[in-house]
Amino acid sequence: MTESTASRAAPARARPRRADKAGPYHHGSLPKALLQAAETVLKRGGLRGLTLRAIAREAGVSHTAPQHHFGDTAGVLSELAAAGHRRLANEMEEQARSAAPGKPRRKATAHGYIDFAIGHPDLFRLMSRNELLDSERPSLVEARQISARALAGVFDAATKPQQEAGPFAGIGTAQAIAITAAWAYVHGLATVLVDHRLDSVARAAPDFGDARALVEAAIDSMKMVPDA
Amino acid sequence: MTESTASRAAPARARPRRADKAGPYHHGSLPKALLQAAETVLKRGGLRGLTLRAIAREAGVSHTAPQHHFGDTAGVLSELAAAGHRRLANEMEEQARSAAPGKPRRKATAHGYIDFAIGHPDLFRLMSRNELLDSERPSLVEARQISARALAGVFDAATKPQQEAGPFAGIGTAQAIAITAAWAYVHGLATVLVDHRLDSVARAAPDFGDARALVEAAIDSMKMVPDA
DNA sequence: TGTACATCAGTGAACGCGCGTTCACTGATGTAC
DNA sequence: TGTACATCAGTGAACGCGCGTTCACTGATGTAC
Repeated sequence: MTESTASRAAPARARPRRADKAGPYHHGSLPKALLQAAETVLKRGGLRGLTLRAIAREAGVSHTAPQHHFGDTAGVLSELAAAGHRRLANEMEEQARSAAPGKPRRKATAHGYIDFAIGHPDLFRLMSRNELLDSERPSLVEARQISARALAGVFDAATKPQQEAGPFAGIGTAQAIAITAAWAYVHGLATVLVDHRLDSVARAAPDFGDARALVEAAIDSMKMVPDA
Repeated sequence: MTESTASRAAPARARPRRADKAGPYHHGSLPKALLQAAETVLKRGGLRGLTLRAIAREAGVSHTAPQHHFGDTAGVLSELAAAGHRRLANEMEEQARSAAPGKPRRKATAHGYIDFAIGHPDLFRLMSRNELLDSERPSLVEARQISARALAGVFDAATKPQQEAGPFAGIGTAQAIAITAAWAYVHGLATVLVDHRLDSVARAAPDFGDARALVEAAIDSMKMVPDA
């Protein structure tokens, strides 16, 4: 019943506000840290556990801190999704750039898309969950254009990486169909793979160890006009 | 402070338990009614609002009633998803059957898939949300096989509608790739369409009113070997 | 035809939980003079 | 170089909400005799 309990110990510490985290009051780069924390939470527990409070907890910060920087939950998730799109674009461009000579850039790009989805399945899913995102948020709009261009650009020369008036301004009918087909095909492969819808096919087919091998074979067997 | 308040009125009613619903105590076909209610809730509020309590509320029943029949939330949603798969299969087969003579059955089947997704976008999404479903539930396993066969069967003759030892037993390498490609393509088209990822392409292309027209053109321009 | 009893179907009150939001606050930083 | 003050960054208590689960219950139905 006395007041001098153990919880009052260690009085000489400089900033005893957070017992375990001796960080400064002003974090300095909390937004970045929060996005990292969000991704950690996402990887650990999937989309179900990705809440404002869980993110703040992971970052070691009060759960109102994220609001300060991102407005609301959709704000945090939208920034995370935007980062995902930028990384997806990087992955595609990286693989296209470093592909073995003679390998079509289009197939390398498709492999980049698949590899991203496999490497970050829940982030990949988040990027499609419109009801969790603020689709108007400028950074997300922009990041989506970046990944769309990275994919479509390699399938259609008219889609320039640095196009000004929207990502697809001025395309023709045949180009629109080609982009649609390529986008749907690659995104569809990634989606059915990540969602385990191909497992039964892979199990039944003799020459494929897993669904990923099946998807990669499907990409490599794509019939397409040569790269521009 | 007296006991004879207004809440004690209407004493002569036969079954005054539920004031507004004069249904019998034993519903008779509550499971079916609950699935209908679930779909109504899904259509009205999307996946976010699809909870046990909301479903029971819609059915005019206490929120423990669904548990009695389905075990838990995942049980209800899994049955709903299973019904979705059966209806998807029906839609594909119906369109393939009633297609104009000369129209490839494969394209008609693909159109059926797309039409289902457009007609029931949230149900279509639910069917892919593994974290909400009990993927072991026999009725869901079976319904998924039915829709998989309806799609794959038309793209590969080796996948028989009534195959016994699993939906894809005995297929070869080329067949596995063909099924994977077809599945990913059709599912990808439906997904990017329903998720509004094609809107910017459709807007930029001169000859397409909306993304749906773009998707249909992408199906009709599929290059494929003739139907078996 | 009637009665007793077991089983099935659904109720409703209570619970604890984690969530996002609000709000008054305090500590840290930067700038004006 | 020092002081005052505004602004920015983060805290933590409190709130109400809807959720799924549990549990003892009651009404309806079916079956045995």
